[in-house]
Amino acid sequence: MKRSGPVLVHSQASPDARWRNQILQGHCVTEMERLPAGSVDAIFADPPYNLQLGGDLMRPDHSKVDAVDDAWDQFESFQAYDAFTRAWLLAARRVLKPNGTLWVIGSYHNIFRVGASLQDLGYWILNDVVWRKTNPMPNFRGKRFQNAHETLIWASRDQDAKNYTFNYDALKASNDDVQMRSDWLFPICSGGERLKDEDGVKAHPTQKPEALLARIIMASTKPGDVILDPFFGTGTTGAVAKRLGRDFVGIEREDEYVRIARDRIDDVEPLADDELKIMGGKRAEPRVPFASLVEAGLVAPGTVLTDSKRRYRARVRADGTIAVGDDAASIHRIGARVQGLDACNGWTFWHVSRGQNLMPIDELRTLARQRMTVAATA
Amino acid sequence: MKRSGPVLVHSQASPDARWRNQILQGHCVTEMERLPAGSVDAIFADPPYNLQLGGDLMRPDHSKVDAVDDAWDQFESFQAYDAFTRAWLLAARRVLKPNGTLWVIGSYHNIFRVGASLQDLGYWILNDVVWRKTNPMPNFRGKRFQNAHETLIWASRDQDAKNYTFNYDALKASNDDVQMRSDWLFPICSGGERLKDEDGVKAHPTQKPEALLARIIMASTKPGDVILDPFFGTGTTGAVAKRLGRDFVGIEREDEYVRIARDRIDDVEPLADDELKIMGGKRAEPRVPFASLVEAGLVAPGTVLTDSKRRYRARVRADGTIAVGDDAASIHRIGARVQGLDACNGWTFWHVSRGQNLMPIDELRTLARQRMTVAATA
DNA sequence: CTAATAATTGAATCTGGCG
DNA sequence: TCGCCAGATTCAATTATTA
Repeated sequence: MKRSGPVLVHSQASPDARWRNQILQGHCVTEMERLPAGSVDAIFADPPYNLQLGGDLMRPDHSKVDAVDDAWDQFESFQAYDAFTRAWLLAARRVLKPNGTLWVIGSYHNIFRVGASLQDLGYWILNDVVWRKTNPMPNFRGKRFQNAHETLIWASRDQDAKNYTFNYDALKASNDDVQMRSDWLFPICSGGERLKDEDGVKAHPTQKPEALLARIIMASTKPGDVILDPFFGTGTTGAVAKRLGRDFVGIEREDEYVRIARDRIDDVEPLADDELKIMGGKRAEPRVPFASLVEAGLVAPGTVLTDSKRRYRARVRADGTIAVGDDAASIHRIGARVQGLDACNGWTFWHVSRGQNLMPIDELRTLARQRMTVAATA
Repeated sequence: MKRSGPVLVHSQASPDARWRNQILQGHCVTEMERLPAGSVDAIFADPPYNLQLGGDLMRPDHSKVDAVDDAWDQFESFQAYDAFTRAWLLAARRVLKPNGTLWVIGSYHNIFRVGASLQDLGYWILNDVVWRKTNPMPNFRGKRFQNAHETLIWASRDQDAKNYTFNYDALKASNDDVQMRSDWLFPICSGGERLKDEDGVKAHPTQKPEALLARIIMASTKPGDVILDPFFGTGTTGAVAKRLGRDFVGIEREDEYVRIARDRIDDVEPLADDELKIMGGKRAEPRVPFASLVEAGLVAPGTVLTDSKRRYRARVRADGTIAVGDDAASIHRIGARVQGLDACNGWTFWHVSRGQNLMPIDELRTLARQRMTVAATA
């Protein structure tokens, strides 16, 4: 069944129901100020950058900024643009959860101003990312380099926010097992993906490719998270968020864009939960103390541990510590001590003999984890 | 004949002789203020990045990363950094000819502030350019994207400066007859090019590759032009300028850097006029992450992959990993795991069905690469 | 001597949970 | 909020060492 409004994925009883998976029609600052503080997990913003677009770019006295024709006017425009930028970045920061992150995309016309403003407001830049376009528009006059990229800034709300979402292991696994770089290659939005009206005229001048949003959302959010887009346009963020099992909030002023985005998002079919799981790394695994391997009988007290080259030896004790001579401590401490280092991951450093070979105790931990899972599900 | 001071290429009688092809030792602003107004054709500036590093960073092998912790990179605050930036940008603008252009390089730590400041001062941005590094330092803690690029801003002195030098046709000819893009690929400066002292310690922490300077100089200056570098360091700009038949002015505070730069530039042999044609060329095929096939919709999440004999099956997930049961990892890891091997090339091992037949996912990658061939040029 | 293997290194704003 | 400590974490290229 087709509905005229956006689909509410969550229960009406939820206090979020009023704004989750909705498009709020209005000015981005006004609408963000209505949202609860600390309520969204991530923000993606594609703010206007053309200084002549008017609308948002008003002088303090509400007069419209005219076409740029001299240096002083230019300065005025930058001032106006900065005021606008600070206003929405400030409102966005209030809405963001303490460990939420913000993405902004822009070109050289505006991105330096946006970047400086967000630093001034206390955001902490995590990365700048360049979207390299496979098929950028040529420079027709041959007076400059072909403008073949746009810049994204990824920032946390505060400098000391350390627990932001970053699906490092999934990104690495999807990238031939090397970590994902800060330069991404995607085609611009065209073909069937590009929304057009009945006359074939593009519905929005700066529609972003869904692939770009998909990488952003997969990288920095978890299923069920809510993503706010204060410059929603024709709703790419909402469409991709819905498809990827995330919630969204869109803010958009123009009737026409709101209508198009609504229809577009209604047509999106979310992926099954099974396909949305994010590969976690070791950090996501439950913590297993070495002592529990001893308790479970996977390692007997008295067992001799060695490093991979059998240079160092340590004995396992019943309390889950290991000892070299009378010097007993954790697998990590002793591993560090014998090597003369500050730190050591004892799980990968120490091995047990299995016949002729050595096996890292980390594999015993994997075994213990499997048993725990079986026990929990039984 | 070897000389102790920099070589004067132009006649002593020239009024420029006092400062052309010289290294001026002193503060960048002070020294620029001594130069005649409107006297240089181009400026390349590699200012301090204002890195704000916490404690030590260790590699996984417990070795310490040699951080850029030099005094010259330390600033009290963003305000202090902005004041410094405005001061040198202003002095630089006075020295620049009306049709001269400015290049600045930076990272996300400083480039947004530099870009906003130069816009405020009346410079007009022509392009931002990204230097993609073939071999950047990894992100050791897996907390962010690998920082694989730096940003350059190319700007004219004024908005209405239309007659700046841009060797469009030469760049195009050197780039397989397609126009030069704003994303450039170069290795970092290492190996024999990297200047080191007697003990093999790098002479300067942030020496830039000559190839980068060569492209900048070939793109935006003419033979005989003079290029000013207010943060001369060990003189890469001077060395490349001399080699390419341009003049230079370097400003540098530290004795040691001045001495090294002088010796370095003395050893440079300028190219003959007819050798001043272009260098360039293509680089290796771009790495295509499996994730981008998923993001681009070439493989839908939920798709079943099999090996060529349909013995093994795995499901594609939205994060770009594939899963057998709940065991998810990269196409390579899962391929290895199901076969009980240490390693496996997932691109050739896994297939998708196309009607009755199977097609290796490597063919999908080829398809994706074809879309991306335009971007493969360095 | 060559070839294989190991060690080194580069502009880095690089941990997290528990008590 | 702070201290403690478990324990997770690297890519490409060059240079040094070993076989």
